[in-house]
Amino acid sequence: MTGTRPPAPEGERPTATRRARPAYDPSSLVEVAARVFNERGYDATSMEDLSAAAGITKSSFYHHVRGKEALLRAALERALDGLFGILDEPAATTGTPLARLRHIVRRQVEVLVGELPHVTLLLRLRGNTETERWALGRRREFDAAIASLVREASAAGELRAGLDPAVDARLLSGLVNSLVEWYRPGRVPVDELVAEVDRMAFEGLLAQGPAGDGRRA
Amino acid sequence: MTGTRPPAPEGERPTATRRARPAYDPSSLVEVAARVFNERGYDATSMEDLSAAAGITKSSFYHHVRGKEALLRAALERALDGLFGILDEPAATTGTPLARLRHIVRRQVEVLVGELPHVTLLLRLRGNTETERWALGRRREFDAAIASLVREASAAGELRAGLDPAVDARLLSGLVNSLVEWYRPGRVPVDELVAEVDRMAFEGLLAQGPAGDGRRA
DNA sequence: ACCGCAGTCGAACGATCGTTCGGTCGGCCG
DNA sequence: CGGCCGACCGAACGATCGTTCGACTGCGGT
Repeated sequence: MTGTRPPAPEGERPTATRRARPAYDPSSLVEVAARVFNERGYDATSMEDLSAAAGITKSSFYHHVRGKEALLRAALERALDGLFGILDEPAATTGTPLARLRHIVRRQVEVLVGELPHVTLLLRLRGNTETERWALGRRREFDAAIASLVREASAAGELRAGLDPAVDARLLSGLVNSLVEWYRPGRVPVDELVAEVDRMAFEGLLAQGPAGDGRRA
Repeated sequence: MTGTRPPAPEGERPTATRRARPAYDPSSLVEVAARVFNERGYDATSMEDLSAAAGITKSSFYHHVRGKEALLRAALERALDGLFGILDEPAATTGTPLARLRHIVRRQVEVLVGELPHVTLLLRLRGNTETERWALGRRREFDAAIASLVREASAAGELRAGLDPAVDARLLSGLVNSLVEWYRPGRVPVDELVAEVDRMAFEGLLAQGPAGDGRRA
């Protein structure tokens, strides 16, 4: 990476002595790391970047953290715990397939927003290390659960007939997951976002019911 | 990157002598590079990886290309040319806002599929170098054009009323762009894919018209 | 007053990165 | 046939990477 860095958004280290024992608990460092990982990309982020964002030197940073990959793993675990937690909720296991699917989608939006940095990290993995491949596998499990629910709802006639439920499931997951690429807390309230995603996914953008210029390619 | 690499999908170099002048034209090397960039991620990809995928040594590779960033730039230009080409098509500049928007979305799917590796690269940029930031700026222009069209269509009453057109535009772009995360040529025909994305975006997944359990958060 | 220890740091480790250089090989043109 | 030149390669460059090490500091407990 020869090019210059984007304007560094972090890194101010209080003037001289850092006597205050700021108690760097592991979870807060994971949060800092996840944020910087997302700004620069995991591979482009150096331990120097991370320690500077935490306000200490690289060697001090290692006193609190096992290493770069351990930070990644911790962040990914937090994301996956949030996502799989949804599948255990009562509303995700009872009712019609469509009702369950719709609940999961809405909750998935909430978890995405609540754990934004960690989920973002999860959705950008490439699988270069064993840790990344493990997380990718878990993520595939989650997507498979949704795909299975879409298939059920489609078989039950609860979804518009016609095309491939597997493709629909991919598009649905893609729609929800794309949030991490632009959503930032504050601008749009979470419940509004949930309503928008739900409407877009299940009712579409069009004004009238079935009309449009409904042509086929 | 201390971890092991994912199973290397390329790199066989014909046994000994490579006397055949395989004519490594620049554009084919860009294609190879884009593919490997997407597999490993740009930063995690070494010039050794690239040259091995091309079937020559690292130093030979430099005889054909200017450097890593030049390869990235070439691939991104190809992606951006394809996308911006859509905006110049007649059907993208005449007709109602909704008709124009719908045409652009369908064509965008086709370009995404036709230039899959290059567009994928574009959609994963982090902005660490000047080249990346330039491409990100161009991409923002494209998204802004779509957002503006969504706003027009919404103001003309062609879209379901209620919520934020800016959010709708983000969701629409996110839905289309998410294709690069799973679509691979062969499985699903392109025209089917176009129809699916169009239907999902504008009509939604639901079976009946406005019904569902249409609750709000 | 003393000690232990968590916290911090500068310096350095080997590895790998993108890139460059000097030189060899062999087909092609004159 | 002689020489040129594009294709190719091994070796090495300085820079930066993740990580380790030894030493210093100052607070809390005894």
